[in-house]
Amino acid sequence: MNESLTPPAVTLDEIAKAAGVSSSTVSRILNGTAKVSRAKQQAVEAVIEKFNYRPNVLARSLASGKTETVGVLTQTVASPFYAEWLRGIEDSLHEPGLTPFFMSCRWNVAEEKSRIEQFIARRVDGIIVLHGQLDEASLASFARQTPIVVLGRSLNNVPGLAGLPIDNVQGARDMTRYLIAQGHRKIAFIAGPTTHIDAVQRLLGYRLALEEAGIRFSSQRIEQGDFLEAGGVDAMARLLARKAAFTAIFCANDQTAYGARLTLYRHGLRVPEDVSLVGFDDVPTSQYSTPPLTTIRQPIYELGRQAAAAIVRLIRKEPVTLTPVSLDLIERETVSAPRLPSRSPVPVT
Amino acid sequence: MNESLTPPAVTLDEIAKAAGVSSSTVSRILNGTAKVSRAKQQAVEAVIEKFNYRPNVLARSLASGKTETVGVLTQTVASPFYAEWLRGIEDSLHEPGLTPFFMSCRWNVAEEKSRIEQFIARRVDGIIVLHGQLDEASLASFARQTPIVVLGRSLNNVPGLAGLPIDNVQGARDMTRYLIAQGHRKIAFIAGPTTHIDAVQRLLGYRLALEEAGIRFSSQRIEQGDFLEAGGVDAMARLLARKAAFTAIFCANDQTAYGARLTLYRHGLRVPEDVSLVGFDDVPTSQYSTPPLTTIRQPIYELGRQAAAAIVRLIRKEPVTLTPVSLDLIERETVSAPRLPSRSPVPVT
DNA sequence: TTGTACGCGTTATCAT
DNA sequence: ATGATAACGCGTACAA
Repeated sequence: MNESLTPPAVTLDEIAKAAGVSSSTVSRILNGTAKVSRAKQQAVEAVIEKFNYRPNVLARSLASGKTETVGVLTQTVASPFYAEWLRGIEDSLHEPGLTPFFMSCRWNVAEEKSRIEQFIARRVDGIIVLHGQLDEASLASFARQTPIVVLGRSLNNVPGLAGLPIDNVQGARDMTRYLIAQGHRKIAFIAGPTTHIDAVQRLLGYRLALEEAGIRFSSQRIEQGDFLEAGGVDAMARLLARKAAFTAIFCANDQTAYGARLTLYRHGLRVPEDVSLVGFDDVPTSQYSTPPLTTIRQPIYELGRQAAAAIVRLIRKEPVTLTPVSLDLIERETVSAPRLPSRSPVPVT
Repeated sequence: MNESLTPPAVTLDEIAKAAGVSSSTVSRILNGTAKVSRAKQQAVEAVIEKFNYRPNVLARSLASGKTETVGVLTQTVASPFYAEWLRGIEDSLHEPGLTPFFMSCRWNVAEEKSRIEQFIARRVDGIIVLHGQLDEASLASFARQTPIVVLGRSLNNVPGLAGLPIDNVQGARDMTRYLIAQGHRKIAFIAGPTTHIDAVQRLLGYRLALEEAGIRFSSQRIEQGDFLEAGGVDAMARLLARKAAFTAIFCANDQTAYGARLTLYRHGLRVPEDVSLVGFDDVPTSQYSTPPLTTIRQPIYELGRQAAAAIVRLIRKEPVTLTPVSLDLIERETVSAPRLPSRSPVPVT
């Protein structure tokens, strides 16, 4: 190819020389740190333009001791859910002049820890963790080096560490109550991974609502999913295979609901005419699924903004008080009154 | 709160002192640059452990002149499409020890340029641009400072710059041929943004296939979408409102197809019994939509890996030859033979 | 094998 | 207002 690649970048010193001023003057012009005569100002700016000079961020950070960045740790990047969070974070970090630094750890605790260490090694000003399975002690320990905000978890009040919990129990309870109010009493539930706190809480909310309505909780109507479409497909198939009786299905998240929906379709069961189906999360595509999915809406984008605002306050050493976010039920088109009360739908195949 | 936040981080020098060796020895142990006696080795490692020391990446990069990072520029982050690309890139960059640095520019050319400059200011070793609207001259100019790989575009052979084109024309042509082979002759097309090269190419492929089959291209069957669900909803509604005659609908991407599907549903039209529907991209959720969508598969994840491999070679100043990627048709369940040949479906409302 | 000293590109603290 | 000069934390010739 060509050997003239990546010529040594122009430095501040070279600009200073070319403009006939000291390097401090150039630095001052760059940062507006102090008054500089208009003459020199313009001379320097001309040279900068000519050489197409861009300050080296690394050197700048090393000297100033601040990086103006915040590390954002996601579990996965391949999820509509996380994408919305990131958008909120990015938007909200833009105004305070902070640059987000995204990394993902694929639901792997060891990697989660290693990523956080990488962030710290990069001297980020703060860290936002989305979900996260790291134990609270470790988090608190890391937080002594850099402020951390954890989205989706409730955390004890430690300096430099804040958790923004999401009230999954309330959301799941509301949804279950809603189904009951529509006349359903046999409500199946496709759960998420038992290792996932959100999944556990949603199952709990479902159970609580049943009990308060005097409906017996039956493990016969519970199936295990994995928060992904594939898990929904399989769980739904198992539910049908064992001829569980239900008139509605509550899925632990929207992706699970999509999977369940496909299996129902394969069995010739219509939604919502034959069976009602609901999800949880309200990912962006849920309003466009066919039919549009009734679900519990997490204000994902807004949560991202809140997390960003919180980390900014933490960085500025201002107090933060995060209140649990409540979730709203979004009524769309996958629920109707039970077709045949107290009779299970008959699988076609 | 508490004032003991972010205590000044431990430095290499302090480790050296505490271990009773020179700083260079610590550095050598950290990087394995030279042989060090086992005694000192262990002493230093003990101290590092004790102080929980983590080298400052900034200082390290500044001194070594290399950052071991690559900037990844996406147009948006809120898309299943980009998520898969990122996953491929991340996975593939992991092994060479490079850290990706994600930023998005929201389809804004000015921001795209500014982001690239930020990457360069951060002295990334290389840049991967996903799509990108920046003109080739600017890209070539940037490439003189840092190698760049652009995914989804064909680029002239400039040193340090490589484009990985995607054959959208072929993909769209194949899909159209497939529909024709199933007996369809009145095929509607919901296009993407005319500013988007991919969208233009897909429309072209559709047109070429029609012409080679001796079918008249009719603008009556073309509607404008926006590559998002909302655009698909509206475009489909317009198509129906104007009573355009068609037995199949080819959408410029999967998201558009989801929107169109919803409008069809609202009008009581079944897919594929009443009308066939196909998309383009094969985003991860397409195999789980109801019914699963017939579409053109882009090997998105694999493309991400290829881009990463390419930038690695570019960084190492090795030659790269990128060949256009061909796209495969994924036959699923949204296409059937036309129900009423040469008669348009009758909208219910 | 180990230590000294300098350089990386910038900011910040002094004088002037 | 401006300019030397010392950090910032680390890598690395060079010397020992």
